[in-house]
Amino acid sequence: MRTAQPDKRTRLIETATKLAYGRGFRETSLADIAEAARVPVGNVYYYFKTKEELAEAVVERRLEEFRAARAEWDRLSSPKERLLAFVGSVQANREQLARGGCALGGLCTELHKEGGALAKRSAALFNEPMRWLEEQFRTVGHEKDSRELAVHLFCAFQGMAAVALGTNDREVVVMEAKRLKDWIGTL
Amino acid sequence: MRTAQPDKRTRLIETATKLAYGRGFRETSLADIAEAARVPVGNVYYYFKTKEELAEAVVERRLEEFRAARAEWDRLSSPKERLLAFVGSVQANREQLARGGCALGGLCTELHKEGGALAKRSAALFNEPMRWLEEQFRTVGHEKDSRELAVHLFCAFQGMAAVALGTNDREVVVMEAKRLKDWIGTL
DNA sequence: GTCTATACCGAGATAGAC
DNA sequence: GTCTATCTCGGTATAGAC
Repeated sequence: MRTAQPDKRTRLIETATKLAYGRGFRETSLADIAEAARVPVGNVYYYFKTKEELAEAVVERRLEEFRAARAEWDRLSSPKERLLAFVGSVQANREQLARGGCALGGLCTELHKEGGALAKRSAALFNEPMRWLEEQFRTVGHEKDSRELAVHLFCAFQGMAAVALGTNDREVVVMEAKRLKDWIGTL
Repeated sequence: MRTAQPDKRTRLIETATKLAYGRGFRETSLADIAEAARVPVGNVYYYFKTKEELAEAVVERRLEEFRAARAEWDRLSSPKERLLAFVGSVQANREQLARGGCALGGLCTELHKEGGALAKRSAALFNEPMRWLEEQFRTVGHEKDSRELAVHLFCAFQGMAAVALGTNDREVVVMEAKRLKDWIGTL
């Protein structure tokens, strides 16, 4: 049976993902999440045994979001275009990046500290995008140093998001994105 | 009167700085800090009205640490040497960076979320180093684009620290530091 | 399956004796 | 100035009615 809204479990994950962005998952209480998702607090535990289990679901959701974006980029014909599309989406989201940081980066950095299975799982938030970038560099003709180039691009991306957030300056994203586009053009 | 140990206020700041590194300031309780500093919990409030006030002191301490390092680098004769010394110290601290991230970056990113005066103050953790880098690039002969170059170097630094931490891979620091040194050499 | 009431704990902060 | 005892609040998690 299908109602107008997603089911409660999905609503909880979506709401948690949204609220955790910017203020952090740890600082977001289950009460806040439950209220915003219009689910009684106690009921959360019917869908998730612990708050940590909800965090895992949030990580998976962010990974799905990335994969959806990646699928779009993969439709482009050349690897160089795909790399430029990646940087272009960063540039397009500069307002959001400067205000709340990178959705992947913030989550990965925060959950890493929790340790255990969650830390390992959240590493995928960085590793999956980097592996995809590496593939593009390999295809564009940099078989030897594809790893280095992918790491470089991804570090630059994470760095600009962190610095733009910390200094409240979206110009940082503009400057760095421009530089990265030029750099990709020279490959 | 001077005892063998620093006074209690200093001990609290030092201990808070150390404990907050890696696990975060918010996640570090006053009880933990007081115990490690061998100061009774309730006594903390004689030195700091609130936990936030202690956070401000931690920020100032990190700034002092940076300024001390900067003073050393400033003794070098050329701006290029100073830039290389900066990157060199990153490389030298790669183990620590991969394990706990950048001390400035982690603090700035975390405290930014708190908002208010603390967010503004913690922005200095990024802005002060960037201004110093900018000065070096200007002196080395890049008057026009010193800002862009400084932002680029600092973003790369913050990014490599974040990625090395999230993926638990100190090789990221090695790769990026090498690349940055080569880049500075070409200036 | 769904929701209410509540247990329980650890946090920041305060009162007041010494 | 220093420390102990304690208050209060908000958080996660559980019990159990419906």
